[in-house]
Amino acid sequence: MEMEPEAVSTLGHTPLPQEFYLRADVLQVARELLGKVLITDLEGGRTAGLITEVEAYRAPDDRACHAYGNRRTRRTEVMFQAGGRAYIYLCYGIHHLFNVVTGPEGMAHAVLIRAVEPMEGLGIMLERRGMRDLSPALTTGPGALAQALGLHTSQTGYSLLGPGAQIRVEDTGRRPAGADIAAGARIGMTSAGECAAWEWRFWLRGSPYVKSGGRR
DNA sequence: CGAATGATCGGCT
DNA sequence: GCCGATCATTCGA
Repeated sequence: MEMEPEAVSTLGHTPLPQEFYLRADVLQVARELLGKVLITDLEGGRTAGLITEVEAYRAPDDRACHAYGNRRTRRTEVMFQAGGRAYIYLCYGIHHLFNVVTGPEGMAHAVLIRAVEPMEGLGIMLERRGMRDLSPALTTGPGALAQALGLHTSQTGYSLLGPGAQIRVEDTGRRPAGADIAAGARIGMTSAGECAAWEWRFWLRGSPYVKSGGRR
């Protein structure tokens, strides 16, 4: 199959400013990331997707957060940096999970991007995923989306700021209405105690690009 | 140094 | 639904 030239788009010019990420309310930042566009200019070319599902993680009180209790290790150190960087780690030895670091320096907050709706670089995403046809599975689920966008643990710490950032998030100018945002418990909270019930997972209601059907 | 753990996915039943 | 893949990170000895 021959690749069509990418449609002319407004993408690639205006990443979200650092002020967006610096806010102390990670739940608000998480909700506002819905409907934004995650763009990567990495090996293989540009890929981009509309963010449809996220989860918030917040030290020190959130047991599910890697930096629970403000625990600093080499891995979690990036979460304590000022908002606007990538935190990417390996899960189950296989999946590279992409998070956006938020909050001011010293506050270890992050938003896990769980799913996007493909916007640019469809052919590249299919190739990276080893898939032939477009389906929600291409970019639904944190491991799947990271693979489709070429994200890798080696990019942890990358700045998302400035027009030259290889990984960045941009505004579409449109914001989903509050009624279009659903909330529920985060996925995979096996031993997070009370935190497991916190409804810190947010998604665009009705989007086919949401894991677990998007209940509620 | 060894061992357990996990914010998952895809294939199989 | 269940299960196996597969490895960086962390912690305890």
